[in-house]
Amino acid sequence: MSGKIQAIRGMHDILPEDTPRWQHLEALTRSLLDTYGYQEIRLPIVEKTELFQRSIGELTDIVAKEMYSFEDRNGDSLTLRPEGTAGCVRAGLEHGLFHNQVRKLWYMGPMFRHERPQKGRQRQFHQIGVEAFGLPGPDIDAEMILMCARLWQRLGLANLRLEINSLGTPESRAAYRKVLVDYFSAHQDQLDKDSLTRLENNPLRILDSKNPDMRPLIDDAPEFSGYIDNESVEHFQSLCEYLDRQQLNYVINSRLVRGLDYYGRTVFEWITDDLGAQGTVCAGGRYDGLVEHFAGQPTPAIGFAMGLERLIGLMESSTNRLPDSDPHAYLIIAGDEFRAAGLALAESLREQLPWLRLVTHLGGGSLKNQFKKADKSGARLALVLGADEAASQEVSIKSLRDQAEQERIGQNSLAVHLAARLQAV
RNA sequence: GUGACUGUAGCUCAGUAGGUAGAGCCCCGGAUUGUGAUUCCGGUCGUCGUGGGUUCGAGUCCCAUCAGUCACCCCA
Repeated sequence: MSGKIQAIRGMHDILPEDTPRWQHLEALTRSLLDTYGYQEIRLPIVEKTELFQRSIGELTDIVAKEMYSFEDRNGDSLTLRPEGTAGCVRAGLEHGLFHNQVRKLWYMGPMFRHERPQKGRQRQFHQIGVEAFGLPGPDIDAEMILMCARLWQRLGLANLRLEINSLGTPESRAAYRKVLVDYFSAHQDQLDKDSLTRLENNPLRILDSKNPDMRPLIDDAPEFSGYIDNESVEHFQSLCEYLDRQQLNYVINSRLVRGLDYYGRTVFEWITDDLGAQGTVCAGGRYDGLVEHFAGQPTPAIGFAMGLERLIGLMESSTNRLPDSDPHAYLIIAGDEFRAAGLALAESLREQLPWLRLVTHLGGGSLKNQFKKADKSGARLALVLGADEAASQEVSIKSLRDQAEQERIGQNSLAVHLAARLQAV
């Protein structure tokens, strides 16, 4: 019996105080995706380890050291999903969803990465992922980005910066990678420790180094613009034109690489400076080769994921109000002998007013105590049923939020009265 | 994985040069035996994160461990 049981490190409970904000975020996103023609897909949280190894990339941090992997009873290696795209592609292939057709899908749920927790970074976190399959052109790239912008607007989030870049085709990127490796290898003595390991794993990431001492070396490095293929350039230019036409602000960040191996061509990130070091709130890009990589037909694809904890963090400082979730009314029962009548009255009201948020006081107690609970619940009105009311088939109604006079209403006209009174406010 | 700081009632925190814990909020009761939110009075609440060690004695010092926070790294 020593020690209390605690949640796993980096895995947090989302408490009743916070769930209204989550529900609001989820509901707004759902309805927006619906209006853009996306369909929900629900996916397992556990997949074969191999799925992630083969899609995300063996050398990425996610696969190399952050996966929650374990052995199934039959010896298979399974993994708690660290991201959603791989599972979505797997499911789509398994059920033939991509066969000669366009698919626009979304999913929502927890992801798991064994990282050191810090602000905006947990071991279990939540994403909404959005994927579009079968569309090769830059129009879908633009629409996805514009859809994000619309979501931020509806959520009341400002101060989000859009950064975009093109990674080109795998071939052009490989050519550039080789040039970069040659360049940095020739100056190995000037590389810091992190950059030396990146030279092995992901040389493009060296360009992203935050170490000011590396600045001169990086500034002199060869630019990708000399190696990117023409088609990718055209694709990117069209995307920029579409965004310009909608007057959406963005910055082209030629250093923007994405962490996962499957990205190519368009990549984008929505970034905030209000959340500390983990400022990326939403990010994605094209992954035209991934479906084919899993033995499917060549299928162009693009997708992005939003980090819900990070968005919630921004919503907390937003002035946008959440939908009201306090009870409309609180039923006070004065006298234990009226409990049955109270329950009956409440059920009758629910029958007549399905939208009514009504809390019935359970467990008895003094009238004073029940009024305290009514006030604390946030309810607008207190309904009182006691000996006097029962005798005349009435209910007393007292406003808890203003000075309106308390009144007595016949029980059979109560629903009509409440409907008028609550909807007038 | 590396580093810094932190861990005392449900919550926010105090705790002086080491001498076996305190405040506010919350909750409950009363001042009005059918009326809340204000006011006044009273009350409950802790193995001081956990495990060792030093000491006559540790919330206070040391070590370990767990967790939180922030940064590096990485990423949503």
